[in-house]
Amino acid sequence: MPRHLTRAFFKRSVHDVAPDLIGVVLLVNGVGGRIVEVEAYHHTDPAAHSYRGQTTRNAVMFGPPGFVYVYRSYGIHWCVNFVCEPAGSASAVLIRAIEPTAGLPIMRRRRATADDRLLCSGPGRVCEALRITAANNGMALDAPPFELFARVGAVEVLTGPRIGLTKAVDLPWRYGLKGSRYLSKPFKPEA
DNA sequence: TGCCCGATTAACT
DNA sequence: GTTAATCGGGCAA
Repeated sequence: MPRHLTRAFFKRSVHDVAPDLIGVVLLVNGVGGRIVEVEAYHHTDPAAHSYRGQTTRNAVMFGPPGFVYVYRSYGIHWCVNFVCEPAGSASAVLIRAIEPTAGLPIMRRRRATADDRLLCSGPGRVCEALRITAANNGMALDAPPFELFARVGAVEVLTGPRIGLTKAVDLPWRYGLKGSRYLSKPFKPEA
């Protein structure tokens, strides 16, 4: 039986947690699936929201690990992060894509598409399909409506540069499940 | 107060 | 490949 992850899972470096999240199942009110793509952000990273210090928006990033940081992207979409490391390190993992496995009819309705590859393949799509909004900002990951299940078996994790950035574009802090059909974009083949 | 711009997406050509 | 949609944060004045 898969076991629940607790917030202690996140009490490590964001660079250790991020690849370990690939294959973990995320459910919100029972709806979701396997995480297949994430990106790491750290307070020393110019592309991170926490880079220039604590503000109202990013306050959750400066709190304890194992909590949810949600922000508005381009004034339109929501994006969800899991806070890592000891409190105050202001690092987090952005959830970029999920392989839908639970509550597919609900997600198809929320996303207004019947194409399962388009349900959760992108950070804004994940939040729309799982109905994650600002209302979830600051919530604990090991309490309802959130549920995390440890991955079962081994996974092959790919790395590459992050998507959509204008700063620190070359840092290889994007992680994905090898061979997944549900990535937001393909990873560059290994050289 | 005003201005610029973004960890995106979908609908164009 | 290109671009509009849409708005709060961050910074200059």
